[in-house]
Amino acid sequence: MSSRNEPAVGRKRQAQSRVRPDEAAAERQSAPHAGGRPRDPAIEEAILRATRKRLASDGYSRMTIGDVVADAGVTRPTLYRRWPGKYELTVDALLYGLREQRAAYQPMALDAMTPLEAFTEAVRRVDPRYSNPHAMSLHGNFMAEAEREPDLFTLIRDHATKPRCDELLDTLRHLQSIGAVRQDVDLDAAVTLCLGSYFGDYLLTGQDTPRDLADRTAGLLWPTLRADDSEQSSSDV
Amino acid sequence: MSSRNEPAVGRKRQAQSRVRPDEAAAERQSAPHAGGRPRDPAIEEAILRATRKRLASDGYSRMTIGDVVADAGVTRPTLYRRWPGKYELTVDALLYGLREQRAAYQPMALDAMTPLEAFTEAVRRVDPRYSNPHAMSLHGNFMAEAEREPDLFTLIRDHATKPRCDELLDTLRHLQSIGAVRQDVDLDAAVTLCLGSYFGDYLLTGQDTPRDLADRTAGLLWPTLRADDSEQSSSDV
DNA sequence: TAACGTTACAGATAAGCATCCTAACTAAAG
DNA sequence: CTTTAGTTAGGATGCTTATCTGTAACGTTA
Repeated sequence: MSSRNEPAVGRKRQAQSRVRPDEAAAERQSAPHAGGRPRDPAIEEAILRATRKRLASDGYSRMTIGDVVADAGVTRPTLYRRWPGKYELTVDALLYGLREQRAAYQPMALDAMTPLEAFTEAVRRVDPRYSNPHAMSLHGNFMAEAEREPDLFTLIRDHATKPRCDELLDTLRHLQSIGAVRQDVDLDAAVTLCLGSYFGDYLLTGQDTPRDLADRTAGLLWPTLRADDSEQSSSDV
Repeated sequence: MSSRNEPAVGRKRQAQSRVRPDEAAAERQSAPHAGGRPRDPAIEEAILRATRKRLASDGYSRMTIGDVVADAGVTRPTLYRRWPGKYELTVDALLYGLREQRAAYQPMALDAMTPLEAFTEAVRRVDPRYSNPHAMSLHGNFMAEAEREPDLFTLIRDHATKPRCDELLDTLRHLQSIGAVRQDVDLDAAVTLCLGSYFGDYLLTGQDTPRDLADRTAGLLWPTLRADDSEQSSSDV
């Protein structure tokens, strides 16, 4: 016994008159709407936003449906009409936020930068807090619940962490292709280090990401990464 | 309203006939014991061990006193006789575990290694899971609760994270002193990267620490760190 | 005399569900 | 072009069940 009031994890009454989580997204887009009062799309949005907010501030296990509906300005039945429980709501709220971030994505202007500038900027974009100031709390939550809710961990990894890292990896591969980065470098490990730097710094300082963290990280790795045909002053670039 | 049943955070009835958290450690060592049946020290230990186990498996917010006493094989009043609440119990349990780890500490034999070997071994020891396989869950929990319980975050940082990093930093300084590592390197950033590598890897793979992670991390940083008077294959320094 | 186990209890909080009522929209009948 | 029936959304409210917390009382033991 250690389950507060949360059922083992969704998977219970699956279907009823309710929307199954798998269909939720599709259903939200194009409802056939056979008749009756239509759902208010603003309510969906308000609930998802409130969920995200509570997720970041309270964490998954402390977040309660009551708080969410209160923040969203709706009532409990309204939420349960759309989602069967906390788990499914959380998944949708995360996907919603990640969709938003992808929509706001600005590609890098690789050609206008020096290789080191491009690398540094790519490192900067790996910062989990680059687009979400509460990212450390969120990651902490899902690290903490990784054993209990592995799907949530996987979701964050595949939809948030991995894509950011892939962009860095692509940048490095591009720099390889133009001869600015060595061919025989462990790029995966480099990406892991760049991502980890934000967590290392957070754990040691507990503060917001320092302005110069990406520069220092890139500066430390660049001597190893860069092709050695060009300039070498002393330590860094 | 978002507090489950947990009072704002300790600080409530502070003293009574109970032991205040500050005095708990001292009192546990040397109880004056005016008369009456003496406390069983084995119970203290059982409770602290059970707390640590629950902390790792359930996380701070899901851990309940009921589970702890059940695991420890004692009863609820027995726990409340010693600690006023969950927060104080958690602090003592963490300090207890960290004391244990320090006691089991084995210093590195720096002289018997090459500089790179020493660096790699020091990196290996920065792994949070080096001595505690549940470390990632623990760190996740306290990252998640960093805003709600900043003291717990600080405690972990000062008693677990920082000491491990300091050992790495000392190793690097030693290597500097013998001329194996450059003088003009951003050692703090290097340490941050080494620590972070374990989190980066965990977030990207979600598995146990790979055997070769320390080697890869050290391998990536070593060209930047090592003094350039000796061999330089191609890209170093 | 105080620790410990056993048992029981009160207060708090949460999850889900059930009603009842009103609002909004569709479709068919007039 | 109304009017009306049918259907669903949403608010308000209360209830049941399930935990967890912290205490209290009582008997036993060191």
